[in-house]
Amino acid sequence: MDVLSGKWKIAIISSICYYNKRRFSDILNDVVGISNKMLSKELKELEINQLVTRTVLDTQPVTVQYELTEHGLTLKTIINNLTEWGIEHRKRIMGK
Amino acid sequence: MDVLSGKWKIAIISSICYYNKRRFSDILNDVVGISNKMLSKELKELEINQLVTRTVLDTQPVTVQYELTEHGLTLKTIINNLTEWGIEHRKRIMGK
DNA sequence: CGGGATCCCCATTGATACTG
DNA sequence: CAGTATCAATGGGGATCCCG
Repeated sequence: MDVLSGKWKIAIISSICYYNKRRFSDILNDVVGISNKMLSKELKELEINQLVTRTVLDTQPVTVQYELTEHGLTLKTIINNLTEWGIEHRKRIMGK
Repeated sequence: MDVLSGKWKIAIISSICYYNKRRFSDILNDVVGISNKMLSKELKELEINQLVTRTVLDTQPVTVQYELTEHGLTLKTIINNLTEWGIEHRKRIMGK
């Protein structure tokens, strides 16, 4: 669970996963409420855990692209399962 | 993820799951490092989320038994998946 | 644009003691 | 035994400013 710790990791992974490749500021928009500091920090951790790769594009101004590694992609199934379970759980708990 | 939040939920569920039924103080021993306050709090949350049931046994002194609900058992698969992934991940990250 | 550095708050947790 | 009550510490995360 350590790997997924922090409030945003799953949302960040989901964002990158959905778009395949994603720029820093795009993720910043996808993940509502996150600050750039947090995004930076969480991405760094994901990179250390070899779940995402960071690519600096030589544009003006600088652009940085993130994408999931193969290893990161293996998390997709797990996250999907968690998501499904969460949806079912919500139905059960919230009533309707 | 909210349902699994807190440092101990997964360990607690695992403990109850492994023994099927489990008393408060037994869980306290299983989950190394947890305090009774935390255990009490986490169990309460799990109960609210209908993942465990609490049964007070009429013994002297009082004994309280916890067990997973059917709904709680559906988490077992997920947790197992997470565990497997974690093991694989550790191999990959730590080297050997 | 992408992120590092700082400051600060408050929620989570730990330690300890107490109760039915 | 199975909690509850109280206090104190810690660190995750928000806000803001700065830099290449």
